[in-house]
Amino acid sequence: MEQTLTFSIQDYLKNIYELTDSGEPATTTALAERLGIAPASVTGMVQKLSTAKPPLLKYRKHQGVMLTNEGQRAALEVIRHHRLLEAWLVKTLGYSWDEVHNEAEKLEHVISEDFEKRIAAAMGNPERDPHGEPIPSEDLVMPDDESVALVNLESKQEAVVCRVEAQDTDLLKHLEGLGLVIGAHVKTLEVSRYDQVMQLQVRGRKEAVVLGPAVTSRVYVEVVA
Amino acid sequence: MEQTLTFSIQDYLKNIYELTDSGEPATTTALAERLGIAPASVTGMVQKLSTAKPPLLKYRKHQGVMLTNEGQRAALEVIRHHRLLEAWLVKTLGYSWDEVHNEAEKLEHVISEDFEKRIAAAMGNPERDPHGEPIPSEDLVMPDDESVALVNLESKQEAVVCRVEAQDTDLLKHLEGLGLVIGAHVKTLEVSRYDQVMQLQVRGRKEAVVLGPAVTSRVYVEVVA
DNA sequence: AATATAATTTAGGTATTCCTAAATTATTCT
DNA sequence: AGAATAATTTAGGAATACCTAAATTATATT
Ligand SMILES: [Mn+2]
Ligand SMILES: [Mn+2]
Ligand SMILES: [Mn+2]
Ligand SMILES: [Mn+2]
Repeated sequence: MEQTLTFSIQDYLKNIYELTDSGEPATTTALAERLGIAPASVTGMVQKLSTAKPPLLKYRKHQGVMLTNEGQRAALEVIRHHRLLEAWLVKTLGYSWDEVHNEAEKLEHVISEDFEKRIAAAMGNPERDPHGEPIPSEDLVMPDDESVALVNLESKQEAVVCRVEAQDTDLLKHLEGLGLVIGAHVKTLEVSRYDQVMQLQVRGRKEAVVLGPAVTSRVYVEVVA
Repeated sequence: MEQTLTFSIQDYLKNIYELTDSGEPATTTALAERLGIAPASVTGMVQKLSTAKPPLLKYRKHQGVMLTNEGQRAALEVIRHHRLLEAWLVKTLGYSWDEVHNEAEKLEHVISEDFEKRIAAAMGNPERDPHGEPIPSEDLVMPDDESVALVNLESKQEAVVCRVEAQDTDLLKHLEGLGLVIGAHVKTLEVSRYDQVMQLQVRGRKEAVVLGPAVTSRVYVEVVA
């Protein structure tokens, strides 16, 4: 029999997907932190999901976990729900990009495939959510994302903001205050690798801003030729 | 401490509200049937909710349950969510009235008060859902409903359909096929109390239809002067 | 009023998902 | 390499929400 995908399991899979994006296995501790539960609880769930039929995770003691193909499909389904919902809430109910995450976090588990289809169609099958995150297609293929973090730019480079890795309200509001929204044109002025600080000019703003790595590692851009 | 309103508890309260609408307590068996669980399980939950602080139910062994004021407030909150969601799904996503119930049944438990406010405002604070059921106001007052069931009409009366008590797809599709939708004008022809059958002319239809109590007890109308 | 029937409750379990504390294993440092 | 530290797992337990089977209580029938 197939493992029932409870809300809890859906959140495990989604977070494992995001943690293993780099190719590295997700550690028990990292998962526990993201999920806000005790590491011991994660071990238990991970053991269960890796011995389910079919297994949703590949797990070796003390080595962390990766998703199986089955697990990845389930994860992408949840991520598609989440990101479509965020886009939908912004587009039709006037939510701002710092408000959508918590609402989508709950709705993602309860909407039907029919609901998913309807909102996707109503928006013309968008490929990005309000934070620029790619939305997996209906057949669960994740669109490419070639963007690089601001922190990796040289000085005197021009680029366009295309994605932010942030879900907490405070950081998102801060970014908006700086003009660092999706589509903003920016130009790096001074870049100092040693103290991890960067001066950035946002097009349409008077003053350049000084940014630390808490911001520059979370804002992704495409460099302009 | 306040009792956490789990999804399960929310469904108990909502169903108890609907069962006690008449003024009679809800029986264990009736509740069990509506919720699709065993009567023994209902007894357990009912005991818990009636001894919670504050109590959500008034319960005496073998006498059934009623909602306390606290319990009623919680029930109306869930019902408001459900009915607003149904209205919104129909209005913005093209759901038909026979498709909305199951989707709303899940969404009702996860939307925030903010979400509730936004969809209510977007629709101009509607007072009825797609089935004509009254939607509790934001301060949780249930609008009056003076309608009577078709089954209670005399012959030669004219009336307007204003509410249907139905949530299963089949019955709703059947009603739609008959033209018995919200706002339809109807006129009773022959009414036979003995075999519970009624002949009804729906305005705009060629043929009169013959209806049994499975339909006439679920379609509510306002009689036209 | 006694008995049969129906409704309800109690008793004893299961599954899920989380917890803390203690034990174990892996990694890092000297 | 051995010791200290950090990460992980195991053990034992709690809360929630169900279940079935058996016992009890209420209601209806004769
Ligand atoms: Mn979630
Ligand atoms: Mn997002
Ligand atoms: Mn429900
Ligand atoms: Mn309805």
